[in-house]
Amino acid sequence: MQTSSLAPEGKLELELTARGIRMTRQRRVILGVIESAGKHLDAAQILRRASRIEASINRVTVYRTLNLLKKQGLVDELDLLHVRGDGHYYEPRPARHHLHITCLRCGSVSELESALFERLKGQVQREFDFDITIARVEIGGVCSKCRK
Amino acid sequence: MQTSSLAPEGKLELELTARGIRMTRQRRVILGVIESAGKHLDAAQILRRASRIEASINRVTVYRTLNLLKKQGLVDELDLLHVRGDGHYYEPRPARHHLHITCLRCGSVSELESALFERLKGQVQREFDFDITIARVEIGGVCSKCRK
DNA sequence: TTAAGTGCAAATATTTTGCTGTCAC
DNA sequence: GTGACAGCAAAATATTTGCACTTAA
Repeated sequence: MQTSSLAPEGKLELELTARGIRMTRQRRVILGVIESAGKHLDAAQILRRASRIEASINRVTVYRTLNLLKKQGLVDELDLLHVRGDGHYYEPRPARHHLHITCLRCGSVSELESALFERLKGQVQREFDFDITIARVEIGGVCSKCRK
Repeated sequence: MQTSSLAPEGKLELELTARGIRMTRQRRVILGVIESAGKHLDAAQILRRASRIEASINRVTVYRTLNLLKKQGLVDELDLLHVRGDGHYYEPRPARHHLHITCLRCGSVSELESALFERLKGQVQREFDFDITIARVEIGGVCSKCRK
């Protein structure tokens, strides 16, 4: 079977629809941009990419959609140690929390899932009797390429 | 020996002076506020407290001092998952990296030093051949008090 | 003395809100 | 048909910059 080339429904769209949330042309475009981005985008970048597909899309709609997705727990908001500016970066919420490792020289971002981190979260839950919903790990430094 | 009640030199002031950085009346006040705060303050809170001591202190000077301290690696900038607004919070850089655990209901912040986290950083250094300079862990959820 | 720092006003960057008209269901 | 959503303009929030005056060393 082949995937349709027009508006293939992504996970985000399916999730929102399943939760009875209305799907609009604009939302579909924004969701598609977030899901198909190979990297973390900020609001301005999401707007720029969405605009190419649907010229009329407004900045405000991007922010409102991001807020909706955050509230639904479908995307996570990152700062990436503010390598570029004071804005936020977004990614679809992954199955497992992972670390973000940002090179402060070249801005490249690596990700890491780690059993140690799972144990660390367990420690927090136990020691503070704390119910974790978000976990953000942002590590900054210099990558091997930039050290050469 | 008793500590002088006027302008006791804190660690930050000593560090800056040792590095040949000029010490002004305003800086001394701001450094004092940051060091003696029992909790993480944002720029506006630092300004408010500093103003009480030295009424003429300007918002801009607070930002400029924070930038100086960041550049010198003497304070760390946190987001605390943006429990209140989109600003940043500051703390003197501690000897060891620690975790920040923020209750998304009541906004209380706990801290944790953990051997597991030290191991996790080691893993990152090794697996990515990465030279870590900053490590920020921000965990959000609901504390035990708020769950009751 | 003089380079660095400060205050003030204004600019910039990021995100939100009010309102009116439109569209998904 | 109607309540949720979009666009536009304007406001709110957070931070930085240009410039003239002041001060630490």
